[in-house]
Amino acid sequence: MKRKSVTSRDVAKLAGVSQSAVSRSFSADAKVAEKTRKKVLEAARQLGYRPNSIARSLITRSSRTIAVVAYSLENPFYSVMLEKASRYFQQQGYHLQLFFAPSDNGFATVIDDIIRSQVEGVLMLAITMDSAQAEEVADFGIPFVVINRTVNFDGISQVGSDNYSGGYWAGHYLSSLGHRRIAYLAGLPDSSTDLQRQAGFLKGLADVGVDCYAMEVGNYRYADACHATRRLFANSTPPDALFCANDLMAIAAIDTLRHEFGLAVPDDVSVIGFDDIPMADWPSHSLTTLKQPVELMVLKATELLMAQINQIDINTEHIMLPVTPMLRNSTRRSARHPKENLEEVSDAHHPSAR
Amino acid sequence: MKRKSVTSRDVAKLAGVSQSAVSRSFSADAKVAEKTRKKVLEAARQLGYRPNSIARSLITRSSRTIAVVAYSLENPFYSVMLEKASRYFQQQGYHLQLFFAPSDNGFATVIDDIIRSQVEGVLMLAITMDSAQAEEVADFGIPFVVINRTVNFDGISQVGSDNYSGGYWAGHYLSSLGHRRIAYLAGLPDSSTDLQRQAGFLKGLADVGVDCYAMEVGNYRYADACHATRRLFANSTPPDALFCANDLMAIAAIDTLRHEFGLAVPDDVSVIGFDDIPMADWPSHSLTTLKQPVELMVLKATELLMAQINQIDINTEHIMLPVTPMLRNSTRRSARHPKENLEEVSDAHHPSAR
DNA sequence: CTGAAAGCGCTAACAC
DNA sequence: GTGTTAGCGCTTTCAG
Repeated sequence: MKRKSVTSRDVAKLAGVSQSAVSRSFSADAKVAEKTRKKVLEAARQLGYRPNSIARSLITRSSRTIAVVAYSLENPFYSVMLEKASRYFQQQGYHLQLFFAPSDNGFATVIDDIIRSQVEGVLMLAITMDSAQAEEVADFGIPFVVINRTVNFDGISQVGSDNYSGGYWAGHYLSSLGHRRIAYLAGLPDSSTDLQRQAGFLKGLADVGVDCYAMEVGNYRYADACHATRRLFANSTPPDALFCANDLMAIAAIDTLRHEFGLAVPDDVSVIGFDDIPMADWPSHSLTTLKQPVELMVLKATELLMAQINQIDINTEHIMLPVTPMLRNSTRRSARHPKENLEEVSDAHHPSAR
Repeated sequence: MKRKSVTSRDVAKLAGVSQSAVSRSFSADAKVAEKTRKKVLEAARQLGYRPNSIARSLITRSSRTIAVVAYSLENPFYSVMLEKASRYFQQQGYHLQLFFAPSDNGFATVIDDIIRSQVEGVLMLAITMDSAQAEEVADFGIPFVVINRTVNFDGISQVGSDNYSGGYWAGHYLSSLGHRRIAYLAGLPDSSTDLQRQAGFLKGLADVGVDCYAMEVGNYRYADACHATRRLFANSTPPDALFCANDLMAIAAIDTLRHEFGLAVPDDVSVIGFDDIPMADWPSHSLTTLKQPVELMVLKATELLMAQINQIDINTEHIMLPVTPMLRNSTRRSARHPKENLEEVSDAHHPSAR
């Protein structure tokens, strides 16, 4: 049965105190006699009273809620991120509202909704937005952090990793292995991550005088990557190496190569991914990849958001974290470099304009 | 810069109307002259006004928020579920609050928080709760649906699938393949799903006079399942078949068997999982498993919740959906049954007491 | 159709 | 310490 909601008034009456005494008893840092609080708590228990946090939010103007926006959880990279961020905020006494953005113009459709719901901050996971949208949000004055997507606007904080250098490393490394027909399996077209990884990759190749042999789009998705792989290898002289813009697609590519083309990885084709999702380390794929520091990314992003919310730091920041090559067994072993350098990839190769 | 929040009063002043006219202009079904509404909307636009949904919730006593509680997203089964449920509710104009339950007594620590936040309904994904907790919630009168976990209390709705029959099928099928050293890799101890799958499995074996050869616990997690597999197979006469309480563990087992023990699946060992997560169908594992109808489960659960919220149906329901064997290549091919029956598994074998 | 007025349940001054 | 008094920003009667 639906129990009528019991208010602080009811508790006050039962406990024989004022309504505000009840309110005080439920706030941690308030001057209440221990005796009063005890009385109140007992009355509250009897009535099954729970403070109404909506009323509380209205008056304190703080909802203690953060919006998290994602466009899909197909990629474990983001579900891991979501879980980590979630636990962090929960621990800080915040609640998380989850928004899924539709794939087409995802941002525009959710932003209005988000603003209405009076969240105190917004965390975007790989949501592409243009500078006009960014400006709108910044202008609204709501703390905002974008993870894993660059937006051309200084007014909002961003944390991502060094996609360009990661791409550069992949191109360079694959060619150093002796490969000459090196292909690229692209992610979401026009996403900043894909643009940067691709640019770095192409430069890494170009710097040693190699051209990109072929390119197809996999939209960062497993199924699309399988199709892209088929297109890439339906050729009398197919690629002998493949850089995929994320791990999920790299795994799709490996599966397709092995089970549809009968090609061996890494013997026939070397494959490199990006992200270092948990599966990349599973022995079935043992994927050489560029590790993004998820833990650190989430930490930085959440800290940035909290700082803005608490007005500690009103400035926006653009944080770029280093990526680390993880050498595993999806790439041919190198004769020339018996022991590979697993240091973080430097950003020495960056074009100044990015 | 933090813009001072603009209220309906401000808009009213600018538009030269009363504050209630503004309120009406923003509610879809209200009698306002089209002309007035136009004036108001224009003023609102100028000021960048967005209705404060907290104030609205306070007065309408409806937060239009649903709490979703999960304990981990490591298993894609649940991230898929979360995403589907999320999109469904979003489409109905509801917001989702996400709660992660700590692994130890997860339920107790979040329930108070949930109740305070005035959500209109709660959806629990595989959270174990005892009957006392269930009663507390039911007594509170908040619409509540538990997915994939049985609780011994009629007062709250549940949707799950036929774990017992699925287990039964696995036991029966493995023995029909000629296996005689059939082991069980258990999920979370004392979770209803594990109890039911295990009971069905044991019965399926017993009915053809076979004993369970060995059993270890994998807690439904990849890493734990790797360890469990090592224990299971560190034996001079290891199992020749394995039923795992979920797909994630089955994949872990296959990886460990192939890459650490040098055993072939299915030639040396047949493996069956449970859930049918997307990865199960990837060619790298091609896992024979019992498909839970995720889509339908989410649909039923969300509908149940909405019905309760809208008072259409105040009764609680316990829905058990059928599971479907998905024959793939992680099990030895059957000589006797060249064409396997892929129908839903019947529940003819159920013990009456469950 | 529109405005005035009365709260929703709570917190935060402010006196006592 | 404790009670009293104002609201938070909105929806919703209720007269006009």
